[in-house]
Amino acid sequence: MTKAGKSVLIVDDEAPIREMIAVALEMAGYECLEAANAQEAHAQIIDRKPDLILLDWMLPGTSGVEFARRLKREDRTAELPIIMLTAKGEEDNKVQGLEAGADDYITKPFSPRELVARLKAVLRRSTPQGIEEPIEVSGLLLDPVCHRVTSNDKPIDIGPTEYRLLQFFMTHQERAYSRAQLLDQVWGGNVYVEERTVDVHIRRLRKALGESHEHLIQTVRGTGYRFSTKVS
Amino acid sequence: MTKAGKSVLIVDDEAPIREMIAVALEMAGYECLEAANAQEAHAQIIDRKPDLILLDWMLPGTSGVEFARRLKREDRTAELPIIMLTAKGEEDNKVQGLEAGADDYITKPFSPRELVARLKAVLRRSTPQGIEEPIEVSGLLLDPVCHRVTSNDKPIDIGPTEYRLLQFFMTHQERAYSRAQLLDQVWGGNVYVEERTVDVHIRRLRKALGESHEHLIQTVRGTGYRFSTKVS
DNA sequence: TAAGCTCGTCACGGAAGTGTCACACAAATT
DNA sequence: AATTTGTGTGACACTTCCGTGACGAGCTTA
Repeated sequence: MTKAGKSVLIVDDEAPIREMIAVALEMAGYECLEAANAQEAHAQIIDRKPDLILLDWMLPGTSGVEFARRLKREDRTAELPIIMLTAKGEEDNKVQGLEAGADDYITKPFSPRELVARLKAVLRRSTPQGIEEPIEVSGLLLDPVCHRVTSNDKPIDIGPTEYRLLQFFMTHQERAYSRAQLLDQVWGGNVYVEERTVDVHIRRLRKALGESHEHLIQTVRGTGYRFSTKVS
Repeated sequence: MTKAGKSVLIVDDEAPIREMIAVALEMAGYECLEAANAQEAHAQIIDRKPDLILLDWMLPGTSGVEFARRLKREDRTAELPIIMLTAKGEEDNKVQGLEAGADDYITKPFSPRELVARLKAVLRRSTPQGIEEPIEVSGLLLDPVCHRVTSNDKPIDIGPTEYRLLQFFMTHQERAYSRAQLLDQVWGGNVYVEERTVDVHIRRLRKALGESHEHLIQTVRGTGYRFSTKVS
């Protein structure tokens, strides 16, 4: 399925601190990635898809807060949990940090034990089967646990790609996506396929859904597709 | 909105390779600039302000990595996305490249398709579309995220051009625009179409909006059109 | 190895969208 | 009132975009 240990991206401009944290986390069974600034961090996020980010308040260039805000605004990274690190226990920072979208907040110095504890808590909170809940839209049901789709209790047989496509749509309803965005989100960012391939899978998905539900997937001419219960 | 094609700076010391890449990118609709070394590249960046840089790993004089690092450190160019090119798929390079601030990484040889795909992905990522809030004017709602227009909650069906036109008007209310200005802003600067074409699209848009909202688009005789809630 | 699936690509045809024209109509100018 | 100028409107050819069936490559299963 996926890898066993969760991976954590440590973003801090001071290498020794990164190292220290990395050692502590690795002992606790986490895989560690490191980045010294916002650019590196972004590259790592895209490339390695960590499960959580430890983000230092102070960063050269783009500040930690600003970076957090940016991540939360980006659709693909909005779900990524962030823990902020700050040197002094200034309450102002805490508020700003949380407002920027951080999920938790630790002041340096902190014990490894505290760090791991918070980390676990945040992961438990944000990883859980938020995506594992069945989704139902007007008789169309997608159950991630059983990995099964039913239309009015009648089982729908679709391939893995169509399944992921449908799952993405059902968790991101009403919003229009370009073919490129769908390739990014459903196929995964670093594969190359023709954009028109999306059309074909849309077609297969529609066909599988049948007349009762195919209208849920709407074409947005000149743009892409949209999953919506509202008529166009 | 802005210019249609993005411009890409190709930095490689071998002219044939630059040429090959340039051809591939131009076919995909990108404007290409070229540079054989770090000095030339820097001059081009200042002068032409490309939207993305394709940077060869090996360069005479200042190496690609070093150059990338320098760019990221410079304030004015820090946001410029960089894709690294390298001859061999050495993982070491990859890490170094990403740490130096590259946004993506391609190993030669690569297919033009792959190149274009990655390029698109990086551009999409690094051009965080401005926060797209829905705009509402007296019952007329345009939602950029859903790519949808509703008049008193009733969906309005319009083509891409009318959509862009309406979006422009709603973000630039109360001001009169000439046909030439509208062609510039909505059609994009470097296309030639008859000015009277604007009239036709205005007409189509008014028709689609229906009696309830068509009066929002007002004719300014001798000048052009205006989107306004105030009656004339 | 063959059979069965899924996937990505292509080519064709049809549908929707686009730009231009001609003419009708309205407003300003004489 | 007649003329000139500017805009509304319907129709048409043309282009672009999307739906669709078919096909071969790769992978898994038997």
